[in-house]
Amino acid sequence: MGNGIFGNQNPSVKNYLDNLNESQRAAVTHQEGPMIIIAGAGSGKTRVLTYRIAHLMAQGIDPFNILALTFTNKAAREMKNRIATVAGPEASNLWMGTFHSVFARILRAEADKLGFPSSFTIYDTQDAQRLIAAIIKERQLDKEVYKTKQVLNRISSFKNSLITVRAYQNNPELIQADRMAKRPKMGEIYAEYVNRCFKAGAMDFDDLLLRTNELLTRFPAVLYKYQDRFRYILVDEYQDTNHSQYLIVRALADRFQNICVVGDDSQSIYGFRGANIQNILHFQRDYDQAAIFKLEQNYRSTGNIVRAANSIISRNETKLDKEVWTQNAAGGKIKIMRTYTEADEGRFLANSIFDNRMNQQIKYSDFAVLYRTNAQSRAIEDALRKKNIQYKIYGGLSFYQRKEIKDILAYLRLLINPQDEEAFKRVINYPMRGIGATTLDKLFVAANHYQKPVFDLISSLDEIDIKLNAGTRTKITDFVTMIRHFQIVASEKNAFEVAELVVKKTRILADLEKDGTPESVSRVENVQELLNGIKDFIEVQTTKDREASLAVFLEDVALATDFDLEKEDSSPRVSLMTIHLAKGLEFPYVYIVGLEENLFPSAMSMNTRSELEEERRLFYVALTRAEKQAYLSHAQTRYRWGKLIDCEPSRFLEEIDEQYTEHLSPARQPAQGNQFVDKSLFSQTPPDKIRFKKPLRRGPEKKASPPKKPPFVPPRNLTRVSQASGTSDQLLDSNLSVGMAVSHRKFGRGRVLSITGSAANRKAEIEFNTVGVKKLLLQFAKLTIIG
DNA sequence: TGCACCGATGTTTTT
DNA sequence: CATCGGTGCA
Repeated sequence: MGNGIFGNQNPSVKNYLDNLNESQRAAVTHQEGPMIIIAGAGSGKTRVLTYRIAHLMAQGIDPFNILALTFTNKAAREMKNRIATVAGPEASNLWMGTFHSVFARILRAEADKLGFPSSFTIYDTQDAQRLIAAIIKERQLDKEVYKTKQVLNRISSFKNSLITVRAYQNNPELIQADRMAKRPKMGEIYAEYVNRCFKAGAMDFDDLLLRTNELLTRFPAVLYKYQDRFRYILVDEYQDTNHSQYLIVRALADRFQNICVVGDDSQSIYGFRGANIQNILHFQRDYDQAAIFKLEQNYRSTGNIVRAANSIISRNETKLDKEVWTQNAAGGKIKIMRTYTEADEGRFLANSIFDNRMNQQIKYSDFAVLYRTNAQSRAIEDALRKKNIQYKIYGGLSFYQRKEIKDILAYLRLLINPQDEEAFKRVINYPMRGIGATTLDKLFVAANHYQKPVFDLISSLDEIDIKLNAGTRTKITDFVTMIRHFQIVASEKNAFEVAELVVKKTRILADLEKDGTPESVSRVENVQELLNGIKDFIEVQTTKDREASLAVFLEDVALATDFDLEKEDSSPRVSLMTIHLAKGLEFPYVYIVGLEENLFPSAMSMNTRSELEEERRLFYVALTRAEKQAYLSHAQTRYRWGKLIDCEPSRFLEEIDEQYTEHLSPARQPAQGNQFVDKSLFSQTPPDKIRFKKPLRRGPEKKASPPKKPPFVPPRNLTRVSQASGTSDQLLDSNLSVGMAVSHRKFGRGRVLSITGSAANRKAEIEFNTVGVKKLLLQFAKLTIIG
């Protein structure tokens, strides 16, 4: 996305067509009928898409009749901005957004037809999980067998394949499959889950698509309306659409057939979430007479990167015929680095970024570190922090998923949609007001009995036959009164004022402030930030409708992950993110870390060929983010779930044609100022002669080879034992000896009784003054020597 | 009813 | 190691 250092074609309003190469221009100017654009990595896909929309408008197509669907809010926002620069302010009339946000909006408008309130809540994954967990518990099913996450995943895949509860019940194969998996109650749970969501006036992410399909199928007039409205439909990242999305697009495009899809089968990386790569592979079968355009020239990356990436992806069987090429200079070879531990990996990367920035006179924002799993970011953060390198993490748990934020949002949700059961459960006793589990149980039993939403029930508590003592009754009615009050205010004031009132009245802030831990201080700040965020939102919001504004805000929040309050003016930062999140982005310098078997490719994705191919595509995506230089690194040992494990280099490393790669010898990374011993010197493989053992057997099973002994690490002769370096924890264990007095963060002071084991297993028995004798793994124990 | 502590459990990737 | 849910005590 964007103009990379190689994309110095400058868009101008007038002769925008001159900024395109031949195939790009052909794709932009082709007007009527179905078409598919196969866009290789870095081939100017976004440019074509934006110009195409601008071109349609230039041909006199009303932007009102154009629908453009993207996968992320960020992509939508960026594209909208770029269209505006080419086509002018008129562009604001076109519908552009993610599948989820566009159809959420349509569903709101048509909600009554499906029996939902137009103010329906959107359940996020956490809400959905809690509901599933509750259902499993109510039915007293074994939670070892019915794991909430697995159950939710299964339900999600049903929905994405348009298998409704009824379809499930009529499908003996599915029922049989669940029986075989020892989960015969799956159908029941599914039914109950859908039912409860309906009663709560809530839709989960998958429902936004599934219910849209329902809407378009059951109500031909509605379908007709939107077909007529969206005469030109464009879909970005088509390779990542699932069946549900596929059907929506098909239905909407059916009348005018002006459907333009853009994608790259080599970048299909969302199979785990139901994306169906067949959608793109079979487009021409689905729409006969579909025109096909291929964008194969890469403007983004160096020759080495492009060709290396090709050499990887060529190993996949499932792919469309295309060949990405570039005119760009070959550039540097891809650098491969092996380190001993993940901490070394982080250090390597921090040093390398630091040096590159100095030598190349570039900004930290020109660098990105990409990893397979979010958990990997920790070691990297540590290393960057120690080097004082500014970074920004994308993804992970978003701001809006923090507990304190979700709690406040739950109040807002509840007052907009009192049926929202998950919101209710969140806030009924937070901050604590003495309505505990026992009372809640009674309420839910009664609600079930009277077939009413709980909030309705407690709104008219006197009419209900229920055993509660007087004190509890008052507490409940007080709660109802408070929510009612919020609702009245919400109809008169804007979202910010309401939120402010909620925070004040519920005394959430006071509750957080009172325990004064550093943790709660940051929570208070978060709440403050939320209020600021709502204020910003109000100012941008064009809608005059007050009530709508709060609902729209909640919707944005539910569907936004990259909503993150980007600080424009802050200093340039290194970007840290998962590869999935990096799709569509580009950076001059890219570091891909953790290239190890069972991590990347993930151990969960090595069972079938197609899973492995998806991992390979993921690697392809990662590599093609780089414009100028790519680094690949892998560690020989890594902590996973708290244990140190040996890691083998990823098979992907040997899949790259070696003429494009170069191995950095760890020995060349001098240990700076004797800060740490270069442990790789003592590993089994000589550093200058790196060989990759091909795993003999593939699969997630445990390694057959006996665990390698930790390599011998000679006693380090450390003349200076300053804590100045970032490696004091490493120094510690070799310095620790029997009889020393130490101090522990939690246990206080104590004396070392004995030390056993070596390397990762090194343990100390310590007698603490307060808590007695403890055995601690030195890896984790944060001990300070005090004498 | 509330709180503190314990143990189990978990890591793919996201709208 | 972090988070969560459960349990047992005040």
